[in-house]
Amino acid sequence: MKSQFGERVRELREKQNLYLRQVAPLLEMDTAQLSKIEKGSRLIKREQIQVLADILKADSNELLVLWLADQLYEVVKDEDVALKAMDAAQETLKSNKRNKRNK
Amino acid sequence: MKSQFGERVRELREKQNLYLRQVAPLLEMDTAQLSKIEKGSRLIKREQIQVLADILKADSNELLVLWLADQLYEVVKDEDVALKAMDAAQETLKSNKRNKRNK
DNA sequence: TATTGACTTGTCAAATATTGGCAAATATAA
DNA sequence: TTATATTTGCCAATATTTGACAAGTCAATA
Repeated sequence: MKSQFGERVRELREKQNLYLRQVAPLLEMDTAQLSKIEKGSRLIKREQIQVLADILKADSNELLVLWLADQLYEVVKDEDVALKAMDAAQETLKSNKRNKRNK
Repeated sequence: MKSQFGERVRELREKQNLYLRQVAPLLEMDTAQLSKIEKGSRLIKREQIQVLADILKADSNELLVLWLADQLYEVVKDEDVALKAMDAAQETLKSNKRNKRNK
């Protein structure tokens, strides 16, 4: 339920002195939805991250990383083997990257 | 679509000389479903992993790790920042574990 | 203490996604 | 061809997520 993405967005929004009511319409949602996003009970859409980053004058890659990390965490959070699973996935990513690099 | 879990299951099933038709009913599914699971186009349910491990005389934790890793991979596979996101999630996991250990 | 503004929460129907089951297609061997 | 194993496509049933709205809390202040 708690989300690093949401916490960071709130931080950035407050730094810009913006209200939910001001930001939400720019994302074509109501304040209730944006509030839930900041609280971590809803996911923002991937394409909206860039829009939000622009509004908050923030780095969209930073937000994207947090948004993805929240979802990764969600998959394994209750698992004893969470770290092992992460290692395995990381291995796969790395080896796929190697293959991609060599076309 | 390709899945480490599925590939490993197939490997184990063949090592035990079992047909889909023999294994599927033990998991209360039809062969088509199990085939899809091995091919990575469907997810097995978490509780079924233990059952499957018993049938295949395999380590259920090994299978669980692969099953989770597939899902983690799915989240970030098309992302440039995949590895960064994994690192961030890993950090969260580790720090939560620290907090849990100290209650 | 009444009002206002910002945010939060609950609910629920609509939109999406996932699953289960069947039938037909494919593959391989005899 | 026939038989057996596996794969694929489809679709209805089920489950999950989303969007929208109303009502709620909370804090500041008139």
